[in-house]
Amino acid sequence: MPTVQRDGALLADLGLRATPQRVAVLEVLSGAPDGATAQEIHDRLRARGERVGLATVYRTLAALTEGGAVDALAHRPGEACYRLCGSAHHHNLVCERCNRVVELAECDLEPWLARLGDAHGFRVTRHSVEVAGLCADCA
Amino acid sequence: MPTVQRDGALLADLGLRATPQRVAVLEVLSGAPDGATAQEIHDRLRARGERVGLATVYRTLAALTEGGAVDALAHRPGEACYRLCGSAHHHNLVCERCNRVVELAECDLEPWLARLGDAHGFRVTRHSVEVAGLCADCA
DNA sequence: TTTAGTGCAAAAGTTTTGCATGGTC
DNA sequence: GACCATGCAAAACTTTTGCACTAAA
Repeated sequence: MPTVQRDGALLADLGLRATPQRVAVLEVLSGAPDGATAQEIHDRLRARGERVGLATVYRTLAALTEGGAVDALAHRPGEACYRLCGSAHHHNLVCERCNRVVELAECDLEPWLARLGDAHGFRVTRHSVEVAGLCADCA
Repeated sequence: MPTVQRDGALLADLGLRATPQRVAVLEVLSGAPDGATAQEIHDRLRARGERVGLATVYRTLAALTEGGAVDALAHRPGEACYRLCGSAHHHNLVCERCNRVVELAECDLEPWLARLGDAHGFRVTRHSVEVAGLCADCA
């Protein structure tokens, strides 16, 4: 299924109209597995030549978050980071010196998370992991 | 040990001067185990009759976060939530609904990190983990 | 006495909202 | 055709910063 059609179906499921602006936001999110701020999304849309208002980006993200299709994380104060929920879950290994990124194919922390949740009576729904260090070349 | 003295020692450990304002911020944080926003801390200080500027609250929180005495979580976009924590390395489990925070006593991911580093030729120096879900009461 | 810390107010960001217009169902 | 969604600009907030002044060490 083409991405435009898939995005349209996702929006319809949430009871939202499939406007070009919303599809465009979803496409940018698809290309940002580690999430992006509203400003970043807006910048990338403009870079693509799409004319989407910043307010529309915020409203779209709010609607998608409400509908559960997007997670709103927040790394730094005063700046939220939005991430598509359905995108394949994985973690990154980042080199502190050269910024090289190794994408880990899969996340094998599930057993650890399950134990954690059980121990504290939580139903774990999300997690994020950032690992940084020095790569072989920089060490 | 009286709280004022304990707070003073904590500040000294971080290389910070023990001003009345900083001690007051620490006392409010002590009374907010699930964290409080900078604005909330400021409001509670004024309610107590303390005259502390909002900028000082932000600067104090930044210094404490830098020193590892405080965690900066972020529940809602555009609003950071600060919470006192032990200085030892640890992770938090946060409830998505009621914002309750469970501090995990220790980090037992070291073996996992060691394996990860070896597999990709990295010397791992830092990591951060955020786990969110629904607590027993909210599930 | 030295230097870090404070208060105030202004500035810089991010996020939200009002309202007329345009597009989707 | 009804009504949701958009764009723009202004407003509301949170957070940061500059500067003169105060107080801790």
